[in-house]
Amino acid sequence: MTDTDQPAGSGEEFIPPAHMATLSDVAREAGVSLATASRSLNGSSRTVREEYRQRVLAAAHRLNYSANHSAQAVARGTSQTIALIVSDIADPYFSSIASGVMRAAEDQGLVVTMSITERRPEREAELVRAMRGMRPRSLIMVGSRRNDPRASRELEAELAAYERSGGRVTMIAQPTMAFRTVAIGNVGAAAELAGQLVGLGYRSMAVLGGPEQLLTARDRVEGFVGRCAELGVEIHQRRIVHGDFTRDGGFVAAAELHRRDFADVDLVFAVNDVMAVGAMAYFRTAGLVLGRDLAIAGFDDIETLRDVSPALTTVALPLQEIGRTAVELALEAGNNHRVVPIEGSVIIRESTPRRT
Amino acid sequence: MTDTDQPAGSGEEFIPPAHMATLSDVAREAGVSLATASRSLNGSSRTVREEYRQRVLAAAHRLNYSANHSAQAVARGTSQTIALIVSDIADPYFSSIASGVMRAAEDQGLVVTMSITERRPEREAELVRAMRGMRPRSLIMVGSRRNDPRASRELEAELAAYERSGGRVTMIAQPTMAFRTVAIGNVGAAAELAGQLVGLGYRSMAVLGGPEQLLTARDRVEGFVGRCAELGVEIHQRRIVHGDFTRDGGFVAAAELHRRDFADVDLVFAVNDVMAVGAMAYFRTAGLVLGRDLAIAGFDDIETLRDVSPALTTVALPLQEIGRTAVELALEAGNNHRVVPIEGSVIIRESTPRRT
DNA sequence: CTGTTAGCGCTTTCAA
DNA sequence: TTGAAAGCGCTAACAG
Repeated sequence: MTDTDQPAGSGEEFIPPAHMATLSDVAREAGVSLATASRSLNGSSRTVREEYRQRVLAAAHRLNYSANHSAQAVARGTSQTIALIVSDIADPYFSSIASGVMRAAEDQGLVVTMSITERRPEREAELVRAMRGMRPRSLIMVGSRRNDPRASRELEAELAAYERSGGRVTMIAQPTMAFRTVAIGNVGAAAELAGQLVGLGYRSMAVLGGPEQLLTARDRVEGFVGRCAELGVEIHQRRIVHGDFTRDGGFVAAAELHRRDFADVDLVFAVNDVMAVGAMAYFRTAGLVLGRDLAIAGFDDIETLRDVSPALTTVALPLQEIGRTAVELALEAGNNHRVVPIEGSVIIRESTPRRT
Repeated sequence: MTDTDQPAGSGEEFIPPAHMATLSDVAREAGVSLATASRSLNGSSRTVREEYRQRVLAAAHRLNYSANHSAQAVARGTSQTIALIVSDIADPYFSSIASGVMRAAEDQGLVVTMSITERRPEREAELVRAMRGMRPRSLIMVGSRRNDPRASRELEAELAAYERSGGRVTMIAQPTMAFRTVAIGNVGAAAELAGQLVGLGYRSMAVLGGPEQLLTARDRVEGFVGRCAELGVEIHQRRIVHGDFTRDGGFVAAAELHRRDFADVDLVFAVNDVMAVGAMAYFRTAGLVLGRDLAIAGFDDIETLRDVSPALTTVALPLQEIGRTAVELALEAGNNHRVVPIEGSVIIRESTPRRT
C-alpha cells in the first residue's frame, strides 16, 4: 500500500526528499519499466535501446541511485562478497596477507568482510558459521592449523557444510584439510635456513618455538632441527623452548632458554620475526651484543621489522602475493581442491655473520 | 514452479541433498508456518510456544540452517554491517585501529566490510559510493584528511548523500567535516613532545614532515615547531623536510636533511614512527650513532616498533581504543555530529637522552 | 500464540 | 527491444 503502488493516474504528487532511491524510483523518473531500468543499470549486455539507456542513467544520477547489494544478492541467488577470517589483524603477518587479499578482491569487483579469531581456535568454527549467513562467494581462512582434533573436526565440518551449500573454501595454511589451499613451505624453508646457517659456521644452536600445537611453528622447528641433524649438528630438546607467537612470547622464551642451558649457544632461531625481536630485546637486556656474542635468525621477513639492528636474518615470504593467490584460487571454477605451494627464500643479514 | 510449491498432498518425495536450507525448508521440516519459524529463529521476544520453538530449533539444526543475511536486510530494511575504509591495512597504524573497530563491531553483532584506498585520495569518494550499495548501518573512515579542496568536496558530498539516506558517517581524522569524528590531538601532543624535548636540553632540531597536504603530518609539524618557537627554540624552514608517510619516505627525507643543513642538529623529529625508523636506518648508514651523536623521536608508538634500538621516544596513541570509540560513536542514536577528542601521551625513551 | 499474506528491492522468465 | 509478473528468502502487519 505504499504510494508508489498507486495507479499512474494519481500523477504528480510531491515526492519528499527521498531517503534512498530504489530502482522503481529510477524507472518512474526515467519513464520506463522496472525491467528496462534494471537492464540498463546492472543487467547483462546490450539489449536496451540507447536512448532509454541514457534516460535511465540520467535518472539514476539525478536520484543518486545506488543499487542495493542485498536485494541483488537475494534476487540473483549469489553475492559479491568474500569472507576473510584471520587470527589477528594487528599482527603484520596477517595484515600483509589481508592487504593482498583485499587488493585482489577489489580487482574482481568483490567486497570483503573480515573477522578475527583473536587466536582462539574455538572461534574459528563459530565465525565460519556466522559468515555463512552472508552467503559469501568464497571464504578464505588464514592462520595456522593446530594439532587439536576436536576443534579441527568442528571447523572442518562447518567448512564442509559451507562448501556443500555452494561456497568455496580456501585455506592459507597447512594442507591438512581437503580444501583449496595456499600451502606455505615452512618445513623446506626452515631447512634451507638451517643449511645456510650451518654453512656460515654455526654449530651450537637453540630454537625458540611457538605454541606447541601450532602447525606452522612446529613445521618450522622440524625443518630447522631436521636439516641441522642431517648436517651433523644436533639440537638438544632442552634447547628448544616454546612460547607465544608474539613479541612477548619471544622475550619470555629467550629468558627461559638463557636460564636453562646457554653455555655455548652461538645462534638462536626464533620461528618468526616478531618473536625474534622480542628475543633480541631480552638478550640485549641480558648484556649480550647481538651479532657478536650471539647470532639470531627469524622467519617471515616482516616489512616493519627490516630495520632492527643488527638486521635480522630471516626467511622472506611473499605475503601480499599469498593473499592474492588465495583469491585467485578461491575464484577458480569447479570443485577441485587444488594446493598451491609457496616457497620462502632465505635472506642472510647482519644478525648472523660468518663465524670465524 | 519449484518442487517445493507442490501441494502438501504430493507428500514424501525424495528431497535431494539440499543446497542451502531456507526458512521455508525449516518450517516445513518442523511442521509449522513460515512466520513461526522466523519468530523462533530470528524474531523478537517470547511469543512462540516452547514446544514449537524447540521443534523449529531442532529442524534448523538438522538442516544446518543459516539465515540469509541479505534476505533479512532486504526484509528488515536495515543491515547488520559496518563499512570500514582505511588507507593501507598493511600499515601498523591502520591495522591497529582496524583491530579495535572489528572487536567492537563484533561485540555488537555487526559484520565489518573493509576496503583500502591505497592512500589515493581520489579513491575515497569512489569507495564510499561502492560501499553505499551494502547499505551499511555505519561507515567509518580512517585516514588523514588532505588539503585538497576538490577531492574533499567530492568525498564530503558522497558522505553527505550517504547520511541523508539514513547512514551514519564516522571519521577518524581531523574534524574538518561535519560528521561524527574521533579527533586525534596531533597538534597538542606534538607540542607536548616538543616541550619535553626542549626540557631535556635539545636546542637545534630538525623535522621530517610527511606529505605536505596531509593534515595529520601538518598538524604534528605545526604543534612541534610552534611549541619550540614559544620556548625560544627556532626551527628553520630548511630543517623541515617532507617525505612520504612511510619507512622509505623517512629514509629519503633523512638523507635530504643531512645533505641540506645538518651542521649542529642535535635532534630529529619524524612525524611518525615508521618514518623515524627509516630515518634511523639512514643515519646509521651515514655513520652516526643514534642516541649519542643524534637524538630522534617519532609519533604513534607502534607496537612492533617498540624494540628498535635505541628505543624510540614517541607519542603513544591508544590505537585500538580509537577504533572502539569510533564504533561506539557510529552507533549512537540521533543525528548529532559529535567530536570525541583523543589525547596522546609522550613517552621518553633512550633515543633522546638528557643533553649534558 | 499462530498462520496468511503483503511486502522489501531487485532479477529474470515469458509474452507481446 | 520492452513490460508484466513471478519469484528470491525473509519479516511484519493483520486476522484468527
